[in-house]
Amino acid sequence: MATDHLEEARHVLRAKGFRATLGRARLLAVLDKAATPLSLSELEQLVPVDLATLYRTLPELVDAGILSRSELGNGVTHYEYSPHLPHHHHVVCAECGKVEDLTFCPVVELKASVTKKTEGFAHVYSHNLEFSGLCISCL
Amino acid sequence: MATDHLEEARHVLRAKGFRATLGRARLLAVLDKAATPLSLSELEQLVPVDLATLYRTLPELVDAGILSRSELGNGVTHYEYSPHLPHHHHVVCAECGKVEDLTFCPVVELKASVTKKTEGFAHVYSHNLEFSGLCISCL
DNA sequence: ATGGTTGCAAACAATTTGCACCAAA
DNA sequence: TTTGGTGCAAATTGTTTGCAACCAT
Repeated sequence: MATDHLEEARHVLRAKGFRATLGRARLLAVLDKAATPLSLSELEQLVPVDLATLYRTLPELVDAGILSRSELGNGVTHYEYSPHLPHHHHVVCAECGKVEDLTFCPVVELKASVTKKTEGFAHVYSHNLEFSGLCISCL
Repeated sequence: MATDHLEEARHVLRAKGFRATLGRARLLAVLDKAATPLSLSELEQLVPVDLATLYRTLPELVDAGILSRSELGNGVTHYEYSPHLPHHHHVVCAECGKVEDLTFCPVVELKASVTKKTEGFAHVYSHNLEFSGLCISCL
């Protein structure tokens, strides 16, 4: 139930040195339950905290590794709850913006070879891959 | 020389039904000569046109296929001159934001199989891949 | 001549910041 | 009690729009 999610969120926060605020716990609980990455404005609807708080809090949680950030479709920043998420990517519907997780990554073993093939880079340590297309309901 | 670039840009514009304005020609010439994708604020420095004109013009040129748009690093929109650019991707330096083109694409043949592996998508017709790392000078 | 484009300024939206107050530790 | 975090409002910054003048056709 909701209380459990909140308790778990509080532990995560404290473990990273944050104060376990009700607002933050709710924020994490919402992202934890969400099936897909949520944008700032979606979070504003779902979580009863001030907008300014979101603008201040989200980057901190990303830096702490509790959340991960991705730019989807239109270049809108979305957030996901990281703790038990493996490396993955997304497909975005060009029509309605629907997002689906991909459970596999076709690029992961290529990072090293990318470094070799670039001129001016010493290390390439991460990548971001996003597909776009048409979802079934927009077809 | 500069004049040639401008003339070429004018032809491209007219071919797409635009008026061959000096400002637009300069914009295209700058992007044509640029080795990497440029952001709106970089373009503002390099091209002597009003900011509002950039905000109005860039999306039109993208829609017309003369430019292509990509969200790099931090989620900042960058523009490239498309006409003689093949499908490609970028590496971005996490420190200074330097961008380098990758001349190969490890994903291109995977689009079809991605469609098969998704639940709710009918077609997957494009993808966006970006690597990040540290460039030599930031090392 | 005539209509697409531009620059300028005002309008609007998005993001950041200052500060007094509240609540977690 | 101490201090990080919050809400609210003001300040800043980013983007869009209206309109008269301008220039490519």
